[in-house]
Amino acid sequence: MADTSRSPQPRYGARPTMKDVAARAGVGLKTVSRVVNGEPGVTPDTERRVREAITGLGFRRNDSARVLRKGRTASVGLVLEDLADPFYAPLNRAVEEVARDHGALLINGSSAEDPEREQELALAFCARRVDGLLIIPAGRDHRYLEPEIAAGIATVFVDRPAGLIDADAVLSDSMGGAREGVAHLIAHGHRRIAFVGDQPRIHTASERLRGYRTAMAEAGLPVDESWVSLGPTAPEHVRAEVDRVLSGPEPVTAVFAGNNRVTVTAVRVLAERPHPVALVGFDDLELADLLGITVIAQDAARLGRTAAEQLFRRLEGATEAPRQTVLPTRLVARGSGELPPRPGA
Amino acid sequence: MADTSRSPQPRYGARPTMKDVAARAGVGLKTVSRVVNGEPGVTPDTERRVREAITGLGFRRNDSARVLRKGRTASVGLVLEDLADPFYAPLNRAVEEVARDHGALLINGSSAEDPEREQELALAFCARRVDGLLIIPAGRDHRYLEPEIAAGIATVFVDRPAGLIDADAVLSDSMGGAREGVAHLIAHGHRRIAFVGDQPRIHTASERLRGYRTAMAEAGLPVDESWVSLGPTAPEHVRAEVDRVLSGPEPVTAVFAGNNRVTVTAVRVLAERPHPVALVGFDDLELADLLGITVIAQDAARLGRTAAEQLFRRLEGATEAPRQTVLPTRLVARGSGELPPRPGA
DNA sequence: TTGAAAGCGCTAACAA
DNA sequence: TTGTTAGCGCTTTCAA
Repeated sequence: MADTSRSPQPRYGARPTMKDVAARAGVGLKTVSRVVNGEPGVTPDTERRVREAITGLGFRRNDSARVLRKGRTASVGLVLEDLADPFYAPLNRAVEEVARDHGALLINGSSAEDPEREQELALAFCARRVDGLLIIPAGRDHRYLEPEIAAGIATVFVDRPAGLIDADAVLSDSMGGAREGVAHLIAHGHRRIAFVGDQPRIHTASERLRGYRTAMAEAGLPVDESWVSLGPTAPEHVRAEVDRVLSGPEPVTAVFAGNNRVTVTAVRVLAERPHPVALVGFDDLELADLLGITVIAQDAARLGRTAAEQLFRRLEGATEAPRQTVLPTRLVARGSGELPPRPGA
Repeated sequence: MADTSRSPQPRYGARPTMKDVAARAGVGLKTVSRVVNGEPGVTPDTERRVREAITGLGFRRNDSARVLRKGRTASVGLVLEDLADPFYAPLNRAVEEVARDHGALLINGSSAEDPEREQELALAFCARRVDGLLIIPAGRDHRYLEPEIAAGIATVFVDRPAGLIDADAVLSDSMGGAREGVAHLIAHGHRRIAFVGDQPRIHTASERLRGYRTAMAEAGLPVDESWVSLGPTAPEHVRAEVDRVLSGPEPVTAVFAGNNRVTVTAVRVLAERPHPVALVGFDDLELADLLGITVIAQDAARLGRTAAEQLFRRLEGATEAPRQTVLPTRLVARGSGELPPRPGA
């Protein structure tokens, strides 16, 4: 059996440390640290010996230890609703890009619209001592974050504002966007318009409903409460609700869909109908241009980018009062929202 | 000024530690640790005092320190191509779910199909001492991971196999899926079929091309190399290539699109054409049913789930030789792939 | 230019 | 049942 005691080799499961590197290179621990971190004050010859030891041992700095000592983790946490949702995925990516530009890693997780899970994730990120936190909130009470924020974890809310605490937030203009979309339908002759949206405890859902009511009121149109549907966005539920508002003696002639999932199902249901029904959806969809779906588009990537930039501004020391940023939406007319009411309807 | 020295208060930026909690509760450090970690051997009364101190100080365990001591981080890293890609987003979510089931957090990042960035991310995750690594590789040489794997970081490749090292991999049947899709077009009368795919250094792209060639050969059909286009999937490029294969004296009558991004652009281009052109795309798309797009569907979520489960099996000690798992694809006929060649073409 | 010693906040091992 | 001590791997401080 070969004697390997003079120059330690990497063993399975046991990682070499700076101490091992120092021993192998015949230098002090601090010298290794200097080389690894590119600090000055090391002669080229010493540096070479250290680098050889690093390569020979397969050393990689343990950032856990570094974090413990330095206090900063160079990582940010993002809690969103669903990593797989086509609306949030670009937002996620935009946050990642900004984090990368600042040398930070991104930890993320899906709340699945469950306030408990949101809290669980956010606090787990805090326990990992992320430098900052971006949250698309599911819950309406964020006082659980007060100790974390007080302890210095920068926090920015995205897409929906914080509940019961004062914090930075970056939002889309849900109310204004919905109002514009509904006004667009009214301008094309509709008087009976349905609103099918997400659960009312979700801020964006209630804001969009408010936009709907505002547009109707501004046009002097009454709202029959049977036209309004707020609930889960599972396809079966949306399908039943769209069918419902299109039935009865006085069916609606147009539908305003409160988010991307509702729009997707609404398009499917309307495609099966014998007569065309006008539709405007909140959030854009891939291929919506080919299907001629009129939408109120939000820029999800910009939402994420803006929020992440605000986060890093805080991390760099910005101390103004919490601010709310509202980004505009954009009406994209593609046909479905310009259909007139069916004659006689 | 009030004297707060007797019971320390949380100060901005300075988090209380277990030591602070112990002092405030009048117990030893280890007792606090026991309470925080739910270990037995603490009287209810002591526990109550400790909990009060925890709440009073806003204490939260520092997992960085815990990680350093325990050696395990309860986190896994995922390197994928693009967090925002509709194909990878569900995969990401599926990995997250499995990680959650195992009490682990997920760190992720996008390589943007750049081998250097892939390596940078993977090694950054290793430096954070993730327990395991899931990689959708951009590069073709993964020897840089050898020291990490030797040091015990479990690694599973997803969607594409590892290059130059022996490692677990979970893949879709790219070759078989493409072969089935092209055979489907041939069965509907096509003899001149284009293949428009991603860059050939990407494993799935070359495998799909192999499937195309296999299907053509099996039908005894020649392949004109001008029908084959492998390159960037940026819309402008795909648009030009699709236009190209549809031009000239003997244009193709059908297009096989090598991935979701190519399909999206191909659908747009073909919609502008005066005559219908058959299309089968690799990867399913949202709303593809309404547009009648025939596809070879992969189950991205299953790909992610399977890979993550394999990863945790390794983390729990499974030591068999690296294994490659291939998941089947599924042809979904919706109309575009069943169009016959234009008469006379 | 280099290195020794202390300590970040926690858990493991052991003692009382 | 409870507490004390050592030490995880690194950076900071200070001395040589």
